[in-house]
Parts: sequence; C-alpha cells; structure tokens
Amino acid sequence: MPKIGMEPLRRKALIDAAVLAIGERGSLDVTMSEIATRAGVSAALAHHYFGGKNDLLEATMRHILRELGRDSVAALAGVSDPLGRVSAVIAVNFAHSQFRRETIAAWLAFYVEAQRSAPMRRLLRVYTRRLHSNLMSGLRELLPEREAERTAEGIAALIDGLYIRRALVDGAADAASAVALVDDYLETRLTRETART
Amino acid sequence: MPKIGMEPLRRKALIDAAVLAIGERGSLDVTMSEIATRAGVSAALAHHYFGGKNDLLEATMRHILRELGRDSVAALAGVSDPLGRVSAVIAVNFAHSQFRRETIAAWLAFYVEAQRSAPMRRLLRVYTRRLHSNLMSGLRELLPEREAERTAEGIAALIDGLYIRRALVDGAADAASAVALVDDYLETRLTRETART
DNA sequence: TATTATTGATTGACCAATCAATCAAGAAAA
DNA sequence: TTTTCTTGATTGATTGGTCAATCAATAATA
Repeated sequence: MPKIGMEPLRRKALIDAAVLAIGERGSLDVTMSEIATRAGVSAALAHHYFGGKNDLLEATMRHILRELGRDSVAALAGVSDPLGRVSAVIAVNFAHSQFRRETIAAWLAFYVEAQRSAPMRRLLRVYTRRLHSNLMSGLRELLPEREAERTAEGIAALIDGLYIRRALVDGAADAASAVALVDDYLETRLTRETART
Repeated sequence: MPKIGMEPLRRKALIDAAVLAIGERGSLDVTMSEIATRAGVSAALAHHYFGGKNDLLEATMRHILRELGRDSVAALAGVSDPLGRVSAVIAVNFAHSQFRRETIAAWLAFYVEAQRSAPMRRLLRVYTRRLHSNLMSGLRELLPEREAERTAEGIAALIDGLYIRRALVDGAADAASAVALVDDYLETRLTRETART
C-alpha cells in the first residue's frame, strides 16, 4: 500500500477532516478518532503525522486563516481605485464561504483558544493585522493618515461584530445588509472629511 | 451542618464557583468536581441541586446575563436626556466589570454554545434585544425611526466587535478608546442627519 | 535475477487518566 | 421519626497518547 510521499496527502486529508468535525461539533471538542476515521485512517496515524491533538488543531486553524488570506488577495487583485479596494475587503469578509458552519465554528473556537494559547493569539493577530493592512491600502488615499487609521479600526470592528451577529443571532446570515451597513459607515466617514475642508 | 434552606445558598455558591472555574479555564470545559470543590461541597451535591452539568452551566450563563442587565438599568436610571442615555448604554458595555477574565470567557463560551444549543441561542437573543431596546430608548428622540434602527444596529455591532478586539487582540483592554470610537460613530450619524434637513 | 536489508506507512491493542452520573447510607434538623 | 442535606464510593464510558508489530515498496547486494 505505501506508495510515495503519503505524508502531504494524509496531512491534507486529516486537516480537512478536522475542519468538518469542528464544524459539526461547533467547537474544538472533537476526538482524534473522529477526525482520523473521517480521514479514512487510524487515530494512531494522526498522532504519527501531527504529534498531538493540539498540533493538529493548530494546523487546522492555520489552514483556515490561509484560505481567508487567499480570498483576500484574489478580491484585491486588479482593483486599483481606492474606494473599490476598501469595498472589496469588506465584501470578502462577508462572502459566502465565511458563513459556512465550519468556518463559523472555527472562528468562535479560535477566539476561545486565543484567551489562553499564545500561538493562537499570535495567529489572531495575523488576521487582525492583515485586515487592517488591506483596509489601509485603499483608505490611505482617501483620508489623512490619522483619520484613515481610525476608520480602518471602525470598519474592522464593525465587520467582526456584524459577523457574529449575522452568524449567530439573526436567522439566515444576511450578508447583504451587513455589507450595506459597513459601506454606509465608510461613506459617512468620507463625506464628513471632505465636508470639513 | 445542614441548617435551614440550604438550597439558595448552595445554588449561589455553585454558580459563583462555576463562574470562577470558567474564567480560569477560559471555556465551559470545566468539571463538576472542580466547581463543587470550589464551592466547598461534593460533586454529588451539585448534581442534586442542578440535575446535570448542562443545567448548572445554563444557570451560570443566565446569572451573568442578569448581572449585565442590572448594570444597564442602573446606568440608565436618572438619565433623561436622549443623548446621555445612548452614551450611558455604550459606556456600560465597556465597563470594567465586562473585562474581567471570567466575563470574557463566559461571553466567548456563550457564543460557542449558541451555535448548537437552542436555549443558549434564546439567551443570546435576550441580550441582543435588550441592547437594541436600550439604545432605541435614546435614539428614538434623536433620529427618525428608520435611521434610529439602523444606527442602533451599527452601534450594537460596533460594541460587540470592539469588545472582542479589546479583550483578545489588543493588549490591556483599552475601554476608553473603544467608547470614543462608538461615540464618534453616534455623533457622525446625528450630524449627518441634521445636516440633511 | 534472486535475495536480502532498509525504510516509510499503518494499525490494533492497550493504558492511565478523567469525568459525569448514580446510589446507598450517614448526619443533622424538625 | 421523618425530612432535609450531604457525601464517599463506584461505575461505565471516553479520551489522548504509546508501542510493538505488520505490510509494502524500494534500494542494495550477491
């Protein structure tokens, strides 16, 4: 059976299985057996490739973040006008893929882990910085530095808050209205600034 | 040892102990023994009074929500001018008590549970509605209905988003700057509206 | 080519630890 | 005595992790 280079295949299968399991349980409270069985291998093999449960879960989180990163660069590619860039960033964070059960579960579990796990907190900071940077790439050309920073902070918070509310409280995730609200916020900040001159 | 009416005392002690344990673990992943020991009783007694682990945790969440409710009415009491009411609501949600380790842990665990537990989701909706209602109590007199609703939604999302960011990402929870940002949002919405007439 | 290491891949069986829940029985109060 | 209160002991189930052993393919050797 052992062909060549099983490792990358198995790692991917295990991470995919972990994402599925997390999405189903709604938290990181999943067993190695469940993940391994889902990936079609034994629990022992999961340990063999990842060392321990924590390492597997950490790799899984990293994988999810990487996906969001890919989506972000894709959304920004080719959009050169500043306002379009900001809108693109907002849209990506409310994209369909972000409202899958697994993604929501992973994000919430992510927050929980970040409280006590330094590596997870580092990962969370990566997301934060990237979002900020992406927003600033457009805002910098629309507002003075100080004002741009503040607007980026507001938009980022608005995104996080609306995401949780749409994902948990409101029924069907109404991404459109969320995007509209954030866009409205952006527009207001812009008009206020130009009116000030 | 058994005096009269031990039940309310034990319930309170157990809930308090649960809050502490949750705050320490950072999640609902706490054992009945740990909670019971902390409360100075046996694990069996915790089962006797609450039935099961789930019931105890649910009661604990309800208790935390009730605390925030009390703080809110206290903050609103006596404040009659509309703008002051809105500001008061904003301030309460960033009050010192909300940034205690236990409170943060409870809220995040709350979100996680709300994904799969209908009772928890109901509790979350209680919080949402109350916040909305409290905000509207001031906004209604400052803006036309539609605009007030929208502003309340924005403020609420901003509060939730900033709360998580201040609690998890940024270092020391900088409540002051968060309040300033939300207040700024409110002010902008108001001036925009009056300028429109 | 045939034979013999060598290595990566994989697993079943097992272990020690942990936990929620139950229960029978003891201690104290009414 | 009856009721309320309380616990220690126990159980049944689960879990993360370890380990020795197997299997398949490849490389080396004769």
